[in-house]
Amino acid sequence: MNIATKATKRDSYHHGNLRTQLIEAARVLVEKKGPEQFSVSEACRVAGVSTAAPYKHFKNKEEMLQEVCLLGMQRQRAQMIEEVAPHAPGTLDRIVALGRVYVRFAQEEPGVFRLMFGFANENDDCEALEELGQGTFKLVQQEVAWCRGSDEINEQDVQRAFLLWSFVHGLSFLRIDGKLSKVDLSVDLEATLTDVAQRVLTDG
Amino acid sequence: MNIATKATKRDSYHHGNLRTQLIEAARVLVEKKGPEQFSVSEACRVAGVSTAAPYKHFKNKEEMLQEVCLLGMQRQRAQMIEEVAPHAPGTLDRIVALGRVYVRFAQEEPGVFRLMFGFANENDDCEALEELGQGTFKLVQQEVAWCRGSDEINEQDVQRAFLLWSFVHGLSFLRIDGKLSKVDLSVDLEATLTDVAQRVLTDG
DNA sequence: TGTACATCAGTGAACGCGCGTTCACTGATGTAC
DNA sequence: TGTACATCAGTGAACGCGCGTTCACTGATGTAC
Repeated sequence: MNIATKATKRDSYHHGNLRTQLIEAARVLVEKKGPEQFSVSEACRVAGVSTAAPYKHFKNKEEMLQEVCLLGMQRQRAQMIEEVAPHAPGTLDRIVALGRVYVRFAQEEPGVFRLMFGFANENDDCEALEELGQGTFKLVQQEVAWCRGSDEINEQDVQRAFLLWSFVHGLSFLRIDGKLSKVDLSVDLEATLTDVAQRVLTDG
Repeated sequence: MNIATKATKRDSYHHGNLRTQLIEAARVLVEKKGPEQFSVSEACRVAGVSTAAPYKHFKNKEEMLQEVCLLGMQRQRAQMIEEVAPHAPGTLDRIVALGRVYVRFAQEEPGVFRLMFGFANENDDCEALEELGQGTFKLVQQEVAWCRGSDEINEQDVQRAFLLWSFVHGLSFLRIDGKLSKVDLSVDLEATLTDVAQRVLTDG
């Protein structure tokens, strides 16, 4: 976070970067209490500002959450690109890396992760969100295509990418909902991701 | 639903089966608005009863939701057992059937499905919920063991059952969150389930 | 450099709302005799 | 069969709460001259 935070003391009547700071406060609260428990009022308290202040920067509560969502998707995307880079193109390692980022992101930011999937569907209006989501999925498809030695994505690649996505998505939710500990299952994440990638990329 | 419902007209001061009826009202509301938007007051309105009435039958809001959750898990379980039955033991068909029920249940009762996974983790107190969940997972493990020709469940079976679970779980959530339509992906559920079951049950 | 003025970010108070839960109550029901 | 009484399910009003949003305002900032 390279965001200048000075929530407590303010040196002037004007704030400077309240918008940014409110988004950050919202992010923290979404993380702490869950997306559904987030309230504008509480974000204001955190940012040290009156409850009317946000409406100078956002249309409403929904728009605040939208920003949190957007930033989350960008972070996820950036992590994926970063973590894939060191591996040679066309290797399984890259696919494993994508899965690792997905699951890790969910683990580290469960609130935002939930927001990204539970929230965006009611807000079909926001094109940016949709494009980002599609773009990330395309990333996986491309890796799958490379894995089978082609630049072109064919239908089977899409199907395989989708299997991978479903799997890491389910794994992520089971983890953050604490289902795995209840079922007394300790998962070696790296081994599991590799196992799944192999199974899915193998020809039937 | 073989529950006697007479929410609108009541023939006497006493109600008879208000408890059951409140649970049903809660279920409907959880389905309609989502688990987080459910309110006791609204359930009362649906059941045609004062807002104080539920407290003669439930400790609090949480306990009402717990019942909805419990019944949901029982329904899911019953469907699984029913749908698996026609298939010969030890066949892939039985595993596919389990997956089909899982995904279909999520599709048909997304509200309750969400409740079952988002809710139960904060309510560790309820043993019944936990046992039901574990029991259902055991069901999958058993099928996997049979598929490889044994009655005993070994560690690899657990791992495989877990892969299957993660997959259908992810698939279910992606579906009910509307991610698949956005990504322009039409999935032949039956074929996909079969494909995955084969991949997962094959030796690496 | 100094002054007048437009801009606009943040204030503080207020609004109406629905919520979960509690309270003393009331009226129906079932049982004991 | 009839009456007295305990039980208890449901009532209606009230509570305190936090919420999202609006309003007229105020004070700081930047610009024109």
